[in-house]
Amino acid sequence: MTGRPRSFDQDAALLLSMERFWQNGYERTTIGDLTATLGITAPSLYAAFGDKDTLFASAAAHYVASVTAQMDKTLSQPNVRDGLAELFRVTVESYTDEKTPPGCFLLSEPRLADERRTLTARLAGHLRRGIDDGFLDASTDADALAEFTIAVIAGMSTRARDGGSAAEVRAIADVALAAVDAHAI
Amino acid sequence: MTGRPRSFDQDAALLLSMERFWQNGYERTTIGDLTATLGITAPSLYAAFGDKDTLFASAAAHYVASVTAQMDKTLSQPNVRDGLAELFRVTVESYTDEKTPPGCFLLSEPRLADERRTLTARLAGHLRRGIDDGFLDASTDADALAEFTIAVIAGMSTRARDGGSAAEVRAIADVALAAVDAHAI
DNA sequence: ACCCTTCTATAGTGCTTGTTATAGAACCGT
DNA sequence: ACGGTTCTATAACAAGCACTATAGAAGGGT
Repeated sequence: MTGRPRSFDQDAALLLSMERFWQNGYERTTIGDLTATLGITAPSLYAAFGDKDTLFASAAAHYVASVTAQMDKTLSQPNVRDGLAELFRVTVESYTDEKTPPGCFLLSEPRLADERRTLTARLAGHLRRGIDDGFLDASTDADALAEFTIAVIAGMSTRARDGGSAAEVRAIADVALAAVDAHAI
Repeated sequence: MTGRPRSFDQDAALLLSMERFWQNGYERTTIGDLTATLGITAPSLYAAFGDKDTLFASAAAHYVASVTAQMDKTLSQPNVRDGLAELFRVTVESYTDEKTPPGCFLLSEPRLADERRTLTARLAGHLRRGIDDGFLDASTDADALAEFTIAVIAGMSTRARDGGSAAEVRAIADVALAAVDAHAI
């Protein structure tokens, strides 16, 4: 009833697939590319993950969940302004971390527009809380500031993917954080 | 010596090709896609433009030249701060113009990293002039502000490509412009 | 009217793509 | 040890890709 055991670690394979999609995007990542990096054959991949679209969706969902949890954790400190500063800090670090592909999978992959929208709404929620708690000016437009923040971070991702250094990406974040501070109390 | 005349307008064909690459990116734009939208056959396309990479380069060069000229024109007014305000204004308009594909070809196509770098350096030059002319604070880091501006505009492009409305894209620009104003005199 | 040149249309090239049929291998429960 | 189940490997599939050889059509120069 149990059958022959899988010859590879499915979770590790999902992580490796995610990195390939992250690095090269959906179109340029081929099944042959994936089977080569996973060290398995096509039928094994299809049996474990379904077709290319399904595997991409699984990999993207994993990335999105991770990045969402990271944002929630970073912004859950009392002072949202300090949270934003830390968000920019960890973003710079992760986008230029040599152990992972540069930039952000979620913000660079055209197919993930819906997930970007969801993340922006979630960030707006954090900012609204910051306004309610008195850490941001009451006149602050939480939605606009969230859109701005995601836009800047998307631009930071582009710069990192273009080969920008950590210092260059950080320079962007610093200007953006100064803009955020205009709304801080 | 002159031979059979070309049956189509080469300049118009280049513009149409540019729109396809702009809309769908390099990989998703196929030769069949191009011949269909141009209403010509593959040999005609190859005779006129060379292979896919060469055609893409020509289309991209045309876009880059146009956007660079637009930026130069917008920023050549005396007060660079006013120029930046207008740059953001025309950017919002063009990114959400229904007559063209959404967002920016130059800032959304992964292959155009070098051209992005060139544009950023050119913007930094304008900002340096603005500092020298006394319209921006002398302590302003022109390179950092240029990187920031391009990053924000890249984020605006992403939002426009994701289906964002003109109002949403403008909201991003407004926050960014407030950040720029922190350096204005 | 003819030749020369350059374009166009048909058709097909070889390659890569995502996906799968088939057969054999490896494990569990009995 | 054996049957049942689930995996793996080989091999191949059809479709799509970028690209082109060949032959004919359309113009200009003389």
